[in-house]
Amino acid sequence: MISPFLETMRDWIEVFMRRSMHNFITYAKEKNLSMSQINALFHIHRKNSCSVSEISDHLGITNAASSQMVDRLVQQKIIIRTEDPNDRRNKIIQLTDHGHEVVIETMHARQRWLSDLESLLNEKEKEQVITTLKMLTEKAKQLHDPCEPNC
Amino acid sequence: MISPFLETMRDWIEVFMRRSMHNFITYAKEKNLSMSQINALFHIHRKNSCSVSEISDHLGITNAASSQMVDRLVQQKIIIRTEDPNDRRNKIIQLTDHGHEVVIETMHARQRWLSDLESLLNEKEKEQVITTLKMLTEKAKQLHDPCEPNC
DNA sequence: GTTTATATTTAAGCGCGCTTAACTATTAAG
DNA sequence: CTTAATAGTTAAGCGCGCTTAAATATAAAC
Repeated sequence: MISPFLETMRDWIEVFMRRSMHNFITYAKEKNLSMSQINALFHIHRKNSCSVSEISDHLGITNAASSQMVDRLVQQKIIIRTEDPNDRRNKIIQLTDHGHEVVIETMHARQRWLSDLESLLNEKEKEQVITTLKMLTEKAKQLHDPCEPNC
Repeated sequence: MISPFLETMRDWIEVFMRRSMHNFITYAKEKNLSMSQINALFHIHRKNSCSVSEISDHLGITNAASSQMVDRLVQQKIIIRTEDPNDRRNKIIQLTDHGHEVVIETMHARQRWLSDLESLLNEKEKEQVITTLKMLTEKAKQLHDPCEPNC
């Protein structure tokens, strides 16, 4: 037996993911970015700056692999890699301005279909959606992070 | 200026996608499946059966690439490829039983955090979510398909 | 029945994403 | 101060995901 709540959420996720992912993937391909790369970029964006091994933890790959990925993203001028003055073993990885643009645009690509959805709703329905999703977002933020502290 | 509706949806998508994608990607990696492969499998699942060129259209890649991908998925016994008796140029691609399991489990992986979310809600809130999301899912289904007819 | 269009496959080739193993540089611990 | 731990890089190697170009097989059109 599955709860009515979960059942509703599952249906919602299915239509929702299919639409969001389609734009997302299309845009990523245009920009020649792999899922791993996007995933890393989003992580850096969220943390503002991070280390090589943090990327390894987040993606579940070896340090060697992240180091190589970082190489390629640096070459593409999407991120910059500097030395941590406090511990010179660490590298500090951050998005460039261009990198920020890429992340933001990727997010927007994911959300492009939402204005079409909005146009199907009347004012009362919109209000209802706003109230409910705000509540749900708040609750979701209270959950433990999907993989903390470093991942 | 962005509407309050879109703003709420964006916030929601951000927390929501991050959690759903994390489980999703982790599971895919465990099963040694790439995003392209998952994408193709979901398409076959949704359509029940499809052709090689339909996969090309859906993923935005060449027929040569899909053909090779189909090869590998057939080898892994996740899909089967048979000849269309009505037009022997076509191949009919379908999920095996094992392939169905993989798709279903991947979907479930994506939804694993939802029971945690449910436990943070009281009965009234759950009701509210169910009503709103059912409405929203219905509306979303009315939208033109992200890429029809073949993709 | 020959030509043309459609659906798929094969082969060669490139770059990415990953691994393991070996190495360098820096910091922490005894 | 030597030893051990930590952070990152480099090199070799494998398979995937993609491409273009050429080939094969079937069906449709004239």
